[in-house]
Amino acid sequence: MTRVAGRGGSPSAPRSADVAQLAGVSRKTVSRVLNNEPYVSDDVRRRVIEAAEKLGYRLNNAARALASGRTRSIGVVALGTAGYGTASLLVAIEKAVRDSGYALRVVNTLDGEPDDIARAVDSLLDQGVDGIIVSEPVIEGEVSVRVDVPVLFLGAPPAFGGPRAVTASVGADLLARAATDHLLDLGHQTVHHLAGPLRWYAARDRVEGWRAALAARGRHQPPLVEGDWSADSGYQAGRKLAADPEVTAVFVSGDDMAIGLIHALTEAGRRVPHDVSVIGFDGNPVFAHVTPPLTTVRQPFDAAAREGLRLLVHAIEKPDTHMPPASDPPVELVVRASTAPPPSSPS
Amino acid sequence: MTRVAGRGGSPSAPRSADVAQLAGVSRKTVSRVLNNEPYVSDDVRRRVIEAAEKLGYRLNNAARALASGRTRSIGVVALGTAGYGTASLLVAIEKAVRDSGYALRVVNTLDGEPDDIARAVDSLLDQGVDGIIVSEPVIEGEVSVRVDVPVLFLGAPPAFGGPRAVTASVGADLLARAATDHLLDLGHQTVHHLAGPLRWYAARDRVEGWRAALAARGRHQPPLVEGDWSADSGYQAGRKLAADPEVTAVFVSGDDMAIGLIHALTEAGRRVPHDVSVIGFDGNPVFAHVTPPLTTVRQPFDAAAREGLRLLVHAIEKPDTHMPPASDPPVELVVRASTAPPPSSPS
DNA sequence: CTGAAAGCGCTAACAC
DNA sequence: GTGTTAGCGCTTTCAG
Repeated sequence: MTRVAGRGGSPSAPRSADVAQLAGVSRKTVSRVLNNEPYVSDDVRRRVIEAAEKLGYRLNNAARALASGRTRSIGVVALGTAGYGTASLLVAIEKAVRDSGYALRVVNTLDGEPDDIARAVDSLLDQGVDGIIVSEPVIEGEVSVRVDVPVLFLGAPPAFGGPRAVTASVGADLLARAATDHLLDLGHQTVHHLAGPLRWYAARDRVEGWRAALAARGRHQPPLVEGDWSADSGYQAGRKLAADPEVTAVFVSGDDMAIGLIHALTEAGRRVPHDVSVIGFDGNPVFAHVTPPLTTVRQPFDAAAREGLRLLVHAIEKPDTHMPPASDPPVELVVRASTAPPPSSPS
Repeated sequence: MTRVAGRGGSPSAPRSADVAQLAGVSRKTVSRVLNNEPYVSDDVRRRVIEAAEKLGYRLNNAARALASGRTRSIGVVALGTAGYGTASLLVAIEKAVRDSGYALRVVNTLDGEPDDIARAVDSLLDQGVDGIIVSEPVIEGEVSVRVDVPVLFLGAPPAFGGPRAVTASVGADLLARAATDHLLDLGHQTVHHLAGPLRWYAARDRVEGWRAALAARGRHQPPLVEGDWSADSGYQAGRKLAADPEVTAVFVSGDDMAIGLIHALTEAGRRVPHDVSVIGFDGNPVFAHVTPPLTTVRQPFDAAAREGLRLLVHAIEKPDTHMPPASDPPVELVVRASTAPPPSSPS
């Protein structure tokens, strides 16, 4: 009862022994109740919970982690850019992690380079996490860290990553295909593509989807243009594309780039969508209010995060059992006014 | 040497005793070296570091936290919306936290309501953090959690929060004032304001700045309009404002809302900036590429986060010493093309 | 400058 | 159903 401050922590924070004493049980029983373990009588359970509440007891996570070998936390390596896509994905991940009963630790990388990712993973490992999510992996190089916890690669192929790696699709290829098909359905002979940096899996997946859509109808595949996700890079690309009269439809790998592209096109006298149709990628709602309102495909951030987390948690908690692979997330096309039939079309 | 797997963790992860043995020193000395404590000879230091590297030794954070009473981590309560502003702030916070040598734990709230914040703070406390950052506090209600670690309120007045609360300004009032002054300097008789939800401190601070700018020149203060940060709400507000011929200049409390507002204005036949000038708030670079390119003020996310963290870390590490309050972050006006002199002005 | 002993608060294994 | 015992791997205190 007359306990003075612990060596480091706040003065006289109650310990499980205090709860045990007040409830008239052993410490282990307190532990059982607080961990929702079976084989505790309802009466005892109630008493323990009441005692804990009365004391304002809070389980000490460090002690728990030390004793159990599990931190109950998951680390995410995110991209330190505040774009709508990456930010939405992080929000979705946070929710999925929290819903799974884990705590979330975040480390950002500047540009997702393998070295950066390795550093981030390393720092997560230092902190002690039960699992890691790499939210935007890049394709080049190898992440050179020995990892002994499961790692979820969101949107990367299974080949990438070491042992205990799991992957979940964000459905980028399907989304890209739907976007391209939308343009083709409108009557365009072919569709140009402004991609993200090809070092990114996200960018590559979308290129794949675009290629697949074109190939499925036997259409010509124009050379692709590469941007860096920014609106500025979209603008630069747009200036080039505007000079080519063959261009009547462009699928752009991100809403921001699409806005930059439209800017350049308009500036060059090519009206959108009258002369050139443009479809974006992400689904940022603000672009319903620009001129012209941007047609786009909405990324299923929540579904992808939830599904990925299901896999990761499974890998953490039941490493030996098998888990069916994730189903593809839904495709959602948001048709607004930046796409239309081609100019010469008998619409 | 023949140690089998610890009870929980990965098989035979090296412990400090292993490093100590290899380096021929005591465990305490290993601890000293790894914590950069003084009073270790360079020779010993080198030997320990080499041994640690050779073994791939990683300090066990749970044990360290348990023994020291410090987790070396900081928790942030963020807003679970993927807007440019909140996302940028989170990125800035992550960097500042990492640079300070702490790990970052994130809990999002849906809308920043006091209850939500209380829940989030509680979960952070459960996890065990040395300090907490509430990144977007709302004004109503009281956060009803007993907190025994320092809390940083970004952009909230000192009055808010319990003991050990520190606050840092994001300079919202100054920014708002600069935005309003810009419009006034252009020759507008007065400036209307589309605010964010007034439950937010962020929204209120901007209102203050707007009022102050108007008052300083003895201008009429039109009634303010309240949005919810979304472009849609900006559009709704714009439909109302468009009907009022007195409106020639609007300061909008967020870029997205400004885009929605411009949309509505344009739709109603009021040209921007010819008939009505609009200035946003945030500094999202994508809006340099819309029509018209949006004039805005850039929020100093990095400076605010850095400054706030300096204060928080100080409160954590040297609770008894005084720390000078933060200086105001810089004001950066980004003049593009959505603002111009008023229609009747003899420009 | 370095080491020995003690203990942080919890959970795992096993006994009852 | 419940209690006992023994650590998890580190830092702290204090002695040299």
